[in-house]
Amino acid sequence: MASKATSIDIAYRAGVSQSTVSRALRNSPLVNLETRQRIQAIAKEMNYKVDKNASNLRTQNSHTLALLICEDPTNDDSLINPFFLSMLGSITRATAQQGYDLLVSFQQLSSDWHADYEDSNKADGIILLGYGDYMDYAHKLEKLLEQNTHFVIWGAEHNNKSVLSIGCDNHQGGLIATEHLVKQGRKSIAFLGDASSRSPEFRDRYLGHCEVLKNNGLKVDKRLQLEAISTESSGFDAAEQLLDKGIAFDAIFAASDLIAIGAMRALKKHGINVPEDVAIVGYDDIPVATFANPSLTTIKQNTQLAGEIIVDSLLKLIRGQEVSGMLIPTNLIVRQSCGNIEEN
Amino acid sequence: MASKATSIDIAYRAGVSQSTVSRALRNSPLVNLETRQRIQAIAKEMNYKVDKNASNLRTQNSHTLALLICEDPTNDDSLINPFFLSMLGSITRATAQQGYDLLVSFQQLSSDWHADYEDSNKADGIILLGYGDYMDYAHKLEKLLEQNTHFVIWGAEHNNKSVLSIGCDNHQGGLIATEHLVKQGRKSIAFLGDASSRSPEFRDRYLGHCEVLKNNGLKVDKRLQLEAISTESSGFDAAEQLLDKGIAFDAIFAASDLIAIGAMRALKKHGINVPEDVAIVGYDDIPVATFANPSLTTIKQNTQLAGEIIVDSLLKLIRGQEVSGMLIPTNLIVRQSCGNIEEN
DNA sequence: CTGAAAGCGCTTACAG
DNA sequence: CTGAAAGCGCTTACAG
Repeated sequence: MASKATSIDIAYRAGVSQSTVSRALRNSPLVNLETRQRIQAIAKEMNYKVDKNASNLRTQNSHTLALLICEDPTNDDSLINPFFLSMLGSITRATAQQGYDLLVSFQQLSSDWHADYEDSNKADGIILLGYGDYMDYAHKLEKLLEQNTHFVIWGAEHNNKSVLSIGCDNHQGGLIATEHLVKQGRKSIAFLGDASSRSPEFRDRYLGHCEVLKNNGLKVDKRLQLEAISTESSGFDAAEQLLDKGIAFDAIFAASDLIAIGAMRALKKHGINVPEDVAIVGYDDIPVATFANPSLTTIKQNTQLAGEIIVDSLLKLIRGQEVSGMLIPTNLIVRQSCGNIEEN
Repeated sequence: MASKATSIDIAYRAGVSQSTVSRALRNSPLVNLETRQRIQAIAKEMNYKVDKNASNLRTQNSHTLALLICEDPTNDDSLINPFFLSMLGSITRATAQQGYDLLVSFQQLSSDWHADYEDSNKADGIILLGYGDYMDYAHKLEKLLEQNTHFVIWGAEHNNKSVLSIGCDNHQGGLIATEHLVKQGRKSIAFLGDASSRSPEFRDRYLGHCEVLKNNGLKVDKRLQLEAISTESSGFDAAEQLLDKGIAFDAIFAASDLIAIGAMRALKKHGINVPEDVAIVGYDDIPVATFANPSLTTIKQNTQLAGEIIVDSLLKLIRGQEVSGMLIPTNLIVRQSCGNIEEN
């Protein structure tokens, strides 16, 4: 191939200086309109594109954001959390809308990402999409802060208030889930999911759940809270354990859809009907929720909005504007597993 | 923040020239081992990272690949094809493994991507993950070829043999799906999916399907082939139409899992049992397939391998090495909807 | 409104 | 084994 055209080639063709070409292509009003348009036409004709490396080097920013998805290394490769994938989609879109490029990477806890993206000028800022409570890499976050790297984390609020965190309002999610169950007349509502501080997102959902119980004069029975991580099999096991206890219950609020799907399998195995005998509400609105049988009532996190807010906040941070953490409200999606019996 | 360290700062600290620093950091054997290690230690201590923009500008390559996911604009934003997401995961991993960065972008058919990524030196090559037959943007591909852009497309083989395409072997997938159904003793096997040249992937699956029928002395009944696009509702509709025809059938091969899930819903509505009355095989092995009830027997595309081959091929292309298109074999995943009745 | 010139931070021939 | 120097292709003060 003929070597790529540069601004000098355009300048030569247009009979102007290279500086004028540069100005014209950035649509600077300093350049005579007619000249500007002529130059732009020539550039287009020659398939000329500004060299990003040169322009970034000169301006010292990259117009690129990095999205680092921190994987749980124990996870199967193919089992990326579907919620994350949905976030990936919305972040990609939001980034593009702002005229930025997006670098995507999966990272292991062990690797050295904390000092790579912004320092090498690959990206102007970093979005961290991680699991759990970030405890395990708290010191990496500290290091990022120390180096004045621009970053935002998705999820629960971080201990260190300087860390900008954006997340969905898990407390409110738990609230509306259990409120819905209570409105359906359910009195003994089990909670499946880790309620410890190891899983702050799940715990907030649990706290919202408990709040509604108390407000409605229902007692919070610790025996109705079963540990579960966000997998189908863990949900199955938790429901089995719950049934083993022999305590009566008429509803389950599962901390994630996968847990709910597993629980439904256990209930079905025991001949318990959903929602007649036990109503279920899940969390996340993953695609499986729609196609489950019965379809799953769930709490939907607004990933579209979340992506926009994350990107927006990060860009503000980069520009040195004022930003603060934010909680994004969630919505109840009513399906057959609780509260929408008539539909098939 | 103190402005970022440069190689000159390191040179100053190490008492050597900037050139030596540059060589040492690239681990050049030209530099005395001891000096090299000392410089590397200092760089690490100062959190120094080579500026990518500068080094890319100098070397004229970006060590970055671009992944462009071409969206069907009619699709709901949130409904990115789960198969694509899985590919995204494997491509991300494979790219990182090769020491490259990955730029990800969703693109509309209408936009101007064809002349953007490589021309601006953002990426050394492009991976196109698209829908259907690429007919609609054939001219864009031509343009890419014309400009000697390095790119590889995922999916069906392209008319223009210069286009490097990597895809799963849809013909073989159709083959093993229908072979499995035939082995289960099924005789009247319907096919749900577009069999026209508009959907070359679906058509190849259909052709494999037909081949097996013929080889087993079963006749190919055109009335048992129903149009469907890859959505649950389209699968539902197709199955309804099939039932309306009143033709007996004892199995369905659905061109995608979503179609299969929709078809199962229709069958259930009509009181038809899966797999007893009608066995079903889907295609893709999306997560829903595992959790469907009955769980769905399906054809799995090896996305892990596919991602690696795509990245590998593209890098070869960039390096000017010999490459050719490739078909990746698929696997049958047997579940309850056909051939695995005992398990629950 | 336009041009000549400096400089972003590297890599790599060239010279020693 | 090391250093001085050129140059990758831009952007932008500076001067006119």
